[in-house]
Amino acid sequence: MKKQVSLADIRTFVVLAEQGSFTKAGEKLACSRSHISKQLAQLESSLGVSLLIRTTRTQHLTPQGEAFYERCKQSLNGISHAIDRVVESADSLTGNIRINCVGGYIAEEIIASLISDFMVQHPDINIELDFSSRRVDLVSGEFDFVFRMGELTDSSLIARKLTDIKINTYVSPKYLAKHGKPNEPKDLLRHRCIAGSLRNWTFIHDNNHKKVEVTVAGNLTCKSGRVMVSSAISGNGIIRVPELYCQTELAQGLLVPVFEQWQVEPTPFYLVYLQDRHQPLRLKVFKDYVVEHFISYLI
Amino acid sequence: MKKQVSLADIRTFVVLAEQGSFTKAGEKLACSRSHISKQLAQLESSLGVSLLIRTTRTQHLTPQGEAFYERCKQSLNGISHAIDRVVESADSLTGNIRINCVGGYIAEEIIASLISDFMVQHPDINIELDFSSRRVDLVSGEFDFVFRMGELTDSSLIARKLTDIKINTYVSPKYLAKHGKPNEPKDLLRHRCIAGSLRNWTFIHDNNHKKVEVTVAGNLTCKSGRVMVSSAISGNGIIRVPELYCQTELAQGLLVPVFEQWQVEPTPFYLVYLQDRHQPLRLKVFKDYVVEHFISYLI
DNA sequence: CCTCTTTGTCAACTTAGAGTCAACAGATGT
DNA sequence: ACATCTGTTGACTCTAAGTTGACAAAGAGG
Repeated sequence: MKKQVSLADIRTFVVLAEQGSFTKAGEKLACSRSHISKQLAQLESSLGVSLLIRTTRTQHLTPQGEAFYERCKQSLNGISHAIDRVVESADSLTGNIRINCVGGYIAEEIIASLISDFMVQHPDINIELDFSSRRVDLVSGEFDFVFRMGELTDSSLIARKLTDIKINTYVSPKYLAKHGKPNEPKDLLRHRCIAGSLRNWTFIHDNNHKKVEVTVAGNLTCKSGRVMVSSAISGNGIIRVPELYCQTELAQGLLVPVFEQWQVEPTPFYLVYLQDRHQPLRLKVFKDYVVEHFISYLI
Repeated sequence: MKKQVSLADIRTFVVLAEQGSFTKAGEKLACSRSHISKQLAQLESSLGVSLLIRTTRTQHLTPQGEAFYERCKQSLNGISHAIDRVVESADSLTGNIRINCVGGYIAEEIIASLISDFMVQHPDINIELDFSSRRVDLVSGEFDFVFRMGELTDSSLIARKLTDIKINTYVSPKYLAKHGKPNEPKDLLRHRCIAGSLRNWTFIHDNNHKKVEVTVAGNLTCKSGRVMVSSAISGNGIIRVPELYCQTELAQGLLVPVFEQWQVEPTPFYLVYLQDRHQPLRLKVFKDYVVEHFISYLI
């Protein structure tokens, strides 16, 4: 009996006070006169206060009703504005998009120019681009999108594959002239290999699809694709990097593939984002843009 | 799908955002987790916006959710305050009471002192006392109470009888000496009578309760009881007024009753107020005070 | 690594109460 | 006096608020 006031009743009261008639209020709220009447009766009962003195032809607010109306109207307007703002923010192409990209070559080259072009098309969207490679938590809300290589298992995330990154084993002609050419993966054990984060290199034979894993040795370990490539060109050893990392060097003949029959399993490249039933439009637009145009940036 | 946002859902969202857990919010709102979940899902769906990113163990507001929360919280607080104020105003002995009194003697003497004493007991209640005798509309909200003589029929009003006003026919000994004494009502036709608003005087015989109506004549018509009394004392004619109007004059022998066997039907004196299911406490207190103490002011 | 607990979600169900309809009574205009 | 408008009431319907219980995911804490 005390404080269980229905907000719907209050809304009805406010409309009623403005319309000055149960019938009109009913039209406004798309419901019957009787229901208006009941809601008001219920509201007054739960407040223990008469808000509206009414006869069949005339009605006016009590002093308390007037005060109550003013306050409630303000508050309901506030809520209405809040709703408008929120809907607007969801439908408009403004606001921030925060993106993280597992660093390196591809990111800086491709993603950066992809995003630049996106920003030209959507000048009101602000992009925060982060290349730090630390573990990033999408769920924490720090980022809206993350570009990632390799698998990612998390039920609340969506990983949209953008492409398979073709990885291969390369070496400089200079190195070959000096150390000879390996014919199969296990030969690598007798060669100097420049490794990124992984030293377990897996190869698949073209014909029988047999997998071979080799733990390579070498005196250089480096996570930068740039450094690896230039080091390989200098003849320091054999690298296994995405083809993208050294397309120009391959064209110039500074590097050549080591094997013909053995391939490296391609690594998928993902755009990862939160599974969100009500994705703001700007995020959806960005996602669609990336999915559609990503390929065309791969030279 | 557009704007049909349930206010209850918003309230739930606000509580949920504050509690940081569906379970706690459920306790706070005295309902089940599932329901909280449904309400939030429904709210997000009708807004088309995700407000809260949630896993089973962690949750946090989206940027839009945060903005929405802030605004809504404010507004809901506003409504909550409005409710508090209104309930408080109904339960507290403060505020105004606006009273109209059909003017004249009784009002000025009795009602005024009655109200004075009431105000002493309730110093925080402010009283607006109005003696204008114009037709007053309680329903218009201009007054909370009206003191009235005589019947009043209006279904939306309550007329609480305070007393029967004893009315009688008086004359000065001086007049009697000059014109003789009437023995029954119809004798009045041959006398000079001082009338208020009514010239149709009705009398009832003590024994057989027979009613007799006489349309009296006279060269003075006056609505002021004071004037009528003093005029009668001067020997100008016969008056028919409430006994209250001339108690002291009767005691001093300046006026005497005309008839012994014929009475004037007493007029009820009412406190009239709006039929209000949720009467503010100050009005109820006033009503009770008047009903209880009125008699004691009748000398 | 495993279990135990707790979390939010979902589907199926129950039921309170939102809302309607029709009959009514008071007020107003004609 | 009549017709027509008003808000109210009580009986009715049926939506949607809210529950229950099973479930999967995610920590917590060994």
